[in-house]
Amino acid sequence: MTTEREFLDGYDPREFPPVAVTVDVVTLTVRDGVLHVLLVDRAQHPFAGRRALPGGFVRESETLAEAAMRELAEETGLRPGEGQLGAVHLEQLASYGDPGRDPRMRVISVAYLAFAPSLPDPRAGGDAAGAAWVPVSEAAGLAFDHDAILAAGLDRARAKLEYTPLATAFVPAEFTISELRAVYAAVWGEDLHPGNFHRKVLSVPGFVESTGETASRGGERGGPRARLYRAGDARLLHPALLRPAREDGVR
Amino acid sequence: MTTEREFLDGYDPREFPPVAVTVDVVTLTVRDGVLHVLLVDRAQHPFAGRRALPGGFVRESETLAEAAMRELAEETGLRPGEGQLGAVHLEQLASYGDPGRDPRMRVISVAYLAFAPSLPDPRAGGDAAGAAWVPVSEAAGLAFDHDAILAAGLDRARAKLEYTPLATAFVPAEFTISELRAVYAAVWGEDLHPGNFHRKVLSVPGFVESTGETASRGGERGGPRARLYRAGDARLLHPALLRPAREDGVR
DNA sequence: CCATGTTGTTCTCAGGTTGAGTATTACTCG
DNA sequence: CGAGTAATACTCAACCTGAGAACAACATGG
Repeated sequence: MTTEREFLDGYDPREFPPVAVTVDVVTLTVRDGVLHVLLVDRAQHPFAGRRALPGGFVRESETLAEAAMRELAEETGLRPGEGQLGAVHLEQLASYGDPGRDPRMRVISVAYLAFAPSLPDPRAGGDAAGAAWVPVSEAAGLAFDHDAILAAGLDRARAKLEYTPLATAFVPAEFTISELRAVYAAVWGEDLHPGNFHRKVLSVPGFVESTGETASRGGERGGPRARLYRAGDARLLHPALLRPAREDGVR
Repeated sequence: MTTEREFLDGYDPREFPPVAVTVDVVTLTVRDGVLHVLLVDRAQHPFAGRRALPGGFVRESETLAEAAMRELAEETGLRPGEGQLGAVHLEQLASYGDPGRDPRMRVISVAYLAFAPSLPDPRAGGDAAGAAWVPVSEAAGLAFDHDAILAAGLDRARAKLEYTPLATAFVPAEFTISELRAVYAAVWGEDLHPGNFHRKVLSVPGFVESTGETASRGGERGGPRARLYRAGDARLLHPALLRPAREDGVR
């Protein structure tokens, strides 16, 4: 904010230092059991040829979230929404503003985090020639400080799976328990005990609710047809689905 | 961020729209068992006479975190650090940039959250004439969108007490288990079972470590002298200290 | 200095949750 | 049709939790 006091006898004689505000979007999805992030190829000079998170300037009339949604839609053709098929969950991640993070000028970037169900390749669609889904394990050496932003997004995603029903944003509107389990496995990078996962998911009130139906066929390699569920109305998971503990304490 | 593509054939003809970037700091402390936030009085026109979070412009050569630390130091005389007496924990909270949130111009504010041990009144110190610790229950009707920022800070603080040793940032370097419990009670707004809290804190590896010593006297209203502890080296609490469940599910 | 009430610390115990393993059955593919 | 796989349901021991009680060490006010 800006107190009037600061505004008048401000420390900086200039009215305001030249700053640009941008948004960058970490968009995650699970394809074929592997966590992917949406990246674009940079053509021009700072970091030319490197990959980067999609992003751009915040326009004068839009909110930060609107700018993030616009950037996301431009790259993927998605329409972020809140409940329909193809809906995308979008939330603010953090802001990055170290002097020198962009060699051209002072740029403050507000990073957003988006979760999408499995989607077609963005190349197929609009003007986003250089956009592609990249497995997070191969997404290193990004432009600017985007490696750090991506890492923060992954941390946040992994943590939010524990205590929110966010995993349902990665699957279609109707899904099976094992599809949900595959999301957890992909994001956390470790397999989960099928029986315990099943018990846990069904015991958390409001996490999933049964459609009376059953999948039209069994798994690819066999097994019975699984029951179908849709996302419930819970916003917080109680009790939480805690991931197996790593090296505790100092970390 | 800012792709060169955007930079060149950008949507906005001007080089960059006029934007100011500020930091606002939500500084929390526990005094006499009550959670307080540091606020300043606004003298000049937008929201004159209202209270607001301390904040100000980000200077050209400093990082966002440095700007937040500077604002905090200016208002309190504190020196944020990481382990000494009077150390203050500082972390980024979120950014706020709706058009119109400041009536004068487009202002993007990066909010920070700080946790301090009980401190003397800021009035005593430097040039911060209008700064004061205010119980959070009385901190409503703040300037700009600071009510929302404060609410976000409180949410974050309450959540982080569960799975991080953050409570130790609210107490002196050496403290008793019940002083720690008083912090949880103040931040969460509910009393905790002393016996269970004791057991839990001591069972989490790295949360606290014993100094061999004992408090110099018992409680104000009686009771034995408690043992003294200092913060351990854990950064994450495993298992977490979960607060009693509220209204589950829909929330 | 004594009676009273308060508090730090340790136990106990019943109930719930967890991880790991097993059983059963319904599917797939070749 | 046979072999392998996966969805779902159980079992069981280990652990954690909330609630309560026990007890000793203290402060305070007469």
